[in-house]
Amino acid sequence: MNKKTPKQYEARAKVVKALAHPSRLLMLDLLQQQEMNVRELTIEVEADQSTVSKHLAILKEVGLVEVRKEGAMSYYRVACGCLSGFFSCIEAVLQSDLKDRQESMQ
Amino acid sequence: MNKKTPKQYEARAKVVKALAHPSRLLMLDLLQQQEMNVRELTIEVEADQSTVSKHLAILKEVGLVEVRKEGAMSYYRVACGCLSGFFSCIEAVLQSDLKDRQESMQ
DNA sequence: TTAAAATATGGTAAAATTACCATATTACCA
DNA sequence: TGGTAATATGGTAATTTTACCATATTTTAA
Repeated sequence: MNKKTPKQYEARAKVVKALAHPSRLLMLDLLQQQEMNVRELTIEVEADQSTVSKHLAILKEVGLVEVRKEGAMSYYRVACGCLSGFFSCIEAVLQSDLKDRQESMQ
Repeated sequence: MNKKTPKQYEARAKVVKALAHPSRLLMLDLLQQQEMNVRELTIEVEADQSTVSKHLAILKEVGLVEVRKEGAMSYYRVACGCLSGFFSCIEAVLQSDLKDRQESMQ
């Protein structure tokens, strides 16, 4: 087991931070199914266009999504194949924690 | 593909937020190998004991770690088996993003 | 060339996160 | 009982994050 440096944990944390917002999780969920442009995502997220654009910049900055320009439009897509496993883990934590809470109420 | 509610994304985000800090990532890394008490973790993290205690409370709140009391000491351990897959994904994002940046410099 | 559509970005106020200090609480031991 | 060790928690200042408005930039169409 190799010892990691603080820098490495900071790099990891930066990626995790990019994932740590409800709207960005929703966008990634949508983008996993198909690429979408900013206008389409803005409708789904129900926030200001500038807000969605900034969320996308955060995801792009850490390499979670990629862009393809088509005319005036920007089509975004997920850039890594491991996200579904990622979400499964989060979901598992939520489920087991729910179970724990139910058991502790008996 | 089931449509998810805003509440569900908020619940997910809460778990991801708990993961989104360098010190907490380090602690989870350590706790994956063996359970540790607060004093031991405090030494590793190199922060105030109260700071570490609060980090642990955040991880516990969302069900990522569990505690076992032994006298005056609290031994913490990881509460889900999927974390290594989680970290592999983060690591993959970091690696591919690094590669992208290198390629774009050519 | 103007106008409109699509996206990105600067600015800013509000909210959330973070770290440390001080201190409370609990357990153990002399 | 008094003292110490281990942990948790309240308070607070500093930092970070967030959302929206206003506006800049780019592209397409009239």
